[in-house]
Amino acid sequence: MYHIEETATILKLLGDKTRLTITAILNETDCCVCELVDILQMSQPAISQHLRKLKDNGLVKETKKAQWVFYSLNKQHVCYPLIQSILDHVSNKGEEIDRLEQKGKRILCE
Amino acid sequence: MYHIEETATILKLLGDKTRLTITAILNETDCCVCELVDILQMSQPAISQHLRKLKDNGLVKETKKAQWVFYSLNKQHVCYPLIQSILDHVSNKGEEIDRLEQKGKRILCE
DNA sequence: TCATTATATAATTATATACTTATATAAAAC
DNA sequence: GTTTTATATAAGTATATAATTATATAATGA
Repeated sequence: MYHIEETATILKLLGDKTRLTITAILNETDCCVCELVDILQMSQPAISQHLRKLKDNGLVKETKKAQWVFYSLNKQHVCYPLIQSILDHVSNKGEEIDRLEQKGKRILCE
Repeated sequence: MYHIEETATILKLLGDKTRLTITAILNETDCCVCELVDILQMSQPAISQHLRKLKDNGLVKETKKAQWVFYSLNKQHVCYPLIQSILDHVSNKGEEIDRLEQKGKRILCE
């Protein structure tokens, strides 16, 4: 159970098409910034700024690997159960990642 | 299952503390504008404008009774299942209405 | 070492948002 | 009939938001 204020903050964050898509993607698999730029067809700074907001609120974590920064959904976040039950309603299950893979643009480390 | 865009629209609407509270209240019981003004301690135009946004998106319905306009949550809305599973996480179950009743300010028609 | 690639961030700008104040309308109460 | 109560809405204002452009940094690769 969350307080209204806490819930509103999460909903406001996810109430943006770009951030909601990023969150849905990261719920399926980790991604680096350039993959998200490719998928969402948006400028790199725009993506980085959205990721910043998600990170500032603790919703995503970042890991640096070689020249890439990989983002992952913070499934330990107190509000992750809320996020998950929202994403359960969204029909966006890894299609973009599949498409990226088919284009041979998926970045796999190690 | 909803599209990303549709979901983002709903989350943006509920991503405001005032509208989220209104929605949580209306999920429990119908309310007129002046009750919401009393509960939320905000100006009447501010409340009316939030209700307008919810109404414009089909989330609430209004019924005129005597001098009051009663708002109710539109539980037939395609996105109501999403809304309900969000509200399931919110610890805001009619406390404000109880307080209003104790103050003798609850407006009961018929 | 120099060019390239991946990323972050600052500055700017345009637009959206939420609130206030003022006003209009309609029903109820006196 | 005039006042009061409940509500909606328009206009104005302040702030927030999301994008672009420009720039900085750090790692990779030639």
